[in-house]
Amino acid sequence: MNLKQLSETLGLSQTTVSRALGGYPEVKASTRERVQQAARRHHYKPSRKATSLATGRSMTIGHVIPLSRNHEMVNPVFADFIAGAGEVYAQAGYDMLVSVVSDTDELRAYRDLAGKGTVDGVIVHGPAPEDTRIKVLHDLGLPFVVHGRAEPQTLEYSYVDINNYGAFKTATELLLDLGHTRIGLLNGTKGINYADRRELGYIAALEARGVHADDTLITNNEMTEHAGYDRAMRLLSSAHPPTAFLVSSVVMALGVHRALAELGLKLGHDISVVCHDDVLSYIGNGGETPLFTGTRSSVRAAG
Amino acid sequence: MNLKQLSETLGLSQTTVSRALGGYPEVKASTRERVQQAARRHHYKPSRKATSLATGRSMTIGHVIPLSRNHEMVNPVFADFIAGAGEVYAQAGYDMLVSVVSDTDELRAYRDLAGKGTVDGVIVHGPAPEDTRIKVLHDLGLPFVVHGRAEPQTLEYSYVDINNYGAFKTATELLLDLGHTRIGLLNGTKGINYADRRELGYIAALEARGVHADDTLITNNEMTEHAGYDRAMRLLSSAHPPTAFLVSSVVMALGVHRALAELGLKLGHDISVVCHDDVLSYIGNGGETPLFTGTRSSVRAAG
DNA sequence: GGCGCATTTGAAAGCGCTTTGGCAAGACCT
DNA sequence: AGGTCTTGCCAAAGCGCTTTCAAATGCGCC
Repeated sequence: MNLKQLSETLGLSQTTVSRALGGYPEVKASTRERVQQAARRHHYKPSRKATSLATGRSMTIGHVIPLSRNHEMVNPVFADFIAGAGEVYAQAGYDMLVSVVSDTDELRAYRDLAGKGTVDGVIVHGPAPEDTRIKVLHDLGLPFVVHGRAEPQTLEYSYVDINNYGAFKTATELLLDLGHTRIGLLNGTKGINYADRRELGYIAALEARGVHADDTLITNNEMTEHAGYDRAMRLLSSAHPPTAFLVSSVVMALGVHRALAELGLKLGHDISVVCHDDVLSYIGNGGETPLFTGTRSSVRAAG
Repeated sequence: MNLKQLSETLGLSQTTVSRALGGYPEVKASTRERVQQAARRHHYKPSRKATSLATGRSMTIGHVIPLSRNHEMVNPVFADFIAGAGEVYAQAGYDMLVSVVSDTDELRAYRDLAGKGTVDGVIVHGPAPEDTRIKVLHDLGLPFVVHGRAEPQTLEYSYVDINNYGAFKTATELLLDLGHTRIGLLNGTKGINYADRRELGYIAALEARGVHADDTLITNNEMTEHAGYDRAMRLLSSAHPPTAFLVSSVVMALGVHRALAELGLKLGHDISVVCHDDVLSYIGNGGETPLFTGTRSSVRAAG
């Protein structure tokens, strides 16, 4: 059943039917009611193809997910983000177009999408500093939102990111409230946007309380279990050890946990540990008995 | 740049340009060449909206992925399947539309897709016996392919599935060749399509060699580590224990492994273990040193 | 020279919708 | 009564393609 047929069975013009269903004000309430009922009865759904051709809007958002050629797998963050985004799209009447491309073809994928006009906009995942995609999308005039932040970046762009600064400031304040003044920060690699922001939050909290931010208490590493173990060990066996840890990843915190066990220190008693991580469906500090006090952010919710 | 503009700059009609690019034979070779060059130079890409409205084909395949309300997460099988399918679509010039819906809304999602005409067909994931989706899609006239098999099922349908029967027949034959005659089958729950097919393959191989299929050697359970451990323990401590195991899942095989270790049996020496599983990006028997002899099937490749 | 045929191009209709610009009928005012 | 507004509806154009049908051109042949 298409618009023409529906309007004929109703004895109305296509214009009126379209307006009635589109919620425009120039139709009489009784007419609208009649149209809506007929539409429901005949399972009428406007054709997306035609609607989007006429309006110019495709009501579709694109997600380009790159497949790295070396370890052929999809980043689990995508699955979670897409699940979250998908729910919102569905509710807003949008569709989600997913392009899986080899990571070398990502830019071409955006050009194609823009050219074919299949999407109204795209989401950019996992931004790098000076991300080239931002420039390309900008030039193409294809609207986009970045999940995460790319810095430095000369162009303006919209992004969704968690408050890394705030989370670590709050966490630090919590530890300060508990009486800690020597807090070890086990952070990710320097230069990564979120790691830097986290450090800033940590320092800001300390300074606000007049606590000196001791550089030797700040470590930057890949966020692996081993790094967590190693750094915790070193800091704890130093002359002036920390009494608490603030950790940038659950996996890393597990390493800390191992170090504490080895040294015979009791978590939450001899020493405090707060950690932060994304919440993914698969991994996490969740479950029945969380291991650590934590701040967390849901990738799903970001979607 | 759209078709009209392009044809005007070329001094040709839209018809000719469209034909030249579409590969139709009625255009002179030199004209075609000229058109193609101009198209490339101006980055002309036919608008998907317009093309699909004109042809009736949307060049898009839909994937409906249900989100179970209780444990809010996406089945990792989807991610792998979609990654595989996505690559093929990209190559064939198709787009992939993903609808994330709560599992209770799945049927409505199909009706919507069919009504709006956004997709030419859909993939049905994780079929159940007597799956209602098959009936609904059939009635809607929306083409579909099922990943897996739904049986019993009165309607005809297309599917992609692995050869469960063949894999287990081959694996059993391998063990027979190694001289084993008492082979324990640690299978999934009875009634699940693939579990039943696997058992049939196992039995067929035994019978072909005139080996009696001992019912006590066949177990059906949820495919957990614990079930693997438990069943292996029981079978091995019976009066007439098996000398080999054929296991239906890697996770289950890990349980078997634990049982063997506990009993002091050496894998591949005192006893043989062959297991089967899907290959996913995240889990598996892969890695540097595979634990078991195995048959495997890639969900990605199925996509 | 004229006919038939193959080759190459074009005009225009149509896909199913939205939206502009009118138009008729009634409401309201002077 | 005559004018101006509103209200409620419609005809038709337009979105950017494909495809049908028709026409123009060039060629070989009698």
